[in-house]
Amino acid sequence: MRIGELAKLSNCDVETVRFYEREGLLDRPAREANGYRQYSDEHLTQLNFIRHCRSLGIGLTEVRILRRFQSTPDLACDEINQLIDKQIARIHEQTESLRQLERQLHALRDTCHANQKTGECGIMRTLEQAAEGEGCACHPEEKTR
Amino acid sequence: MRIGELAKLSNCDVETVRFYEREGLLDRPAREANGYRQYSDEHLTQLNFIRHCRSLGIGLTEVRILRRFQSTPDLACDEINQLIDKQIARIHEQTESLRQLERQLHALRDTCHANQKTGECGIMRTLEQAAEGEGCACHPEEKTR
DNA sequence: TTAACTGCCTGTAGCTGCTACAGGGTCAAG
DNA sequence: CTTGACCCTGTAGCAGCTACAGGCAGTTAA
Repeated sequence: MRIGELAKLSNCDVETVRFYEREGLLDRPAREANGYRQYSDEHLTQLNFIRHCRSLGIGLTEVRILRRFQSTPDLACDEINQLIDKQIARIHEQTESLRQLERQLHALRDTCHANQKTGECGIMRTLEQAAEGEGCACHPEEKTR
Repeated sequence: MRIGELAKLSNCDVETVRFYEREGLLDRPAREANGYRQYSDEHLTQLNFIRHCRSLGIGLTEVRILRRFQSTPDLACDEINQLIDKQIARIHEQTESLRQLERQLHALRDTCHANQKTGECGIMRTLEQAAEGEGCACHPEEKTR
């Protein structure tokens, strides 16, 4: 199949497929006489593998590592487990810091509900006070430090 | 004060300060005879404002907008509230998708605990099956579609 | 016949928010 | 006179794509 079909089947962009090839994640396909890329089912499987990993937030570097493991099925899978564990830890950290962000933004939002002039807007004032080092609603824990 | 002191006071990198200036977020400072940047307290406040917004995940484009609002205190603050609301929505979405990711990764992790060969590793097999379109532990909802 | 259209090609630049050089000047202390 | 801590400009790099520009290939419609 050609690149357009492959891309559609694995639900990604044509440019992305070429990008993965350039990055050495996807095997180079054969070429037709006119230079068009000619893909096999094996390529489709590879691409699906990459996209699936990506959908799990696994970075291209890690995907490259996993692809290398695929070709050596006799190695211990210890490293794979570690890789996934690291990924879980990373995502967990991100979730936590986003949760905190959400709380902070809500606190900031609560300082202004009425439609006022910018000069009296609670949000704007809070942000400006914070800039002056006076402490703010959104980062309350820093007050007590 | 010079750039190094300013950067230290607002707890960011010297290069970042210059970057904000290039981006038009921070007012251009006066220069000493030798070309060194000469900052005032006003600059420090501006920089703190930017950093505080950034710590709330507010993008540079939005910070630019907020900075413009600062200079027109008589405008209605409606837009500011909307801007923060949009920010909250964005962060909330991100949190949700990360939470889902975390669940998926845990499901994947649960497919292999023992130290085995890569060829038998549950994680690797799960990923490979998914690539073949057989459904996977990490994206269970897609099975039933 | 020719024009339009779709799909493919290569190569390069852009996005965000910095960060990290290279290659150079300034100034005080030892 | 050299070392070291600053400062300067300008450019390239990071991730993971995305979006052109400029051009060829192959099919179809007027």
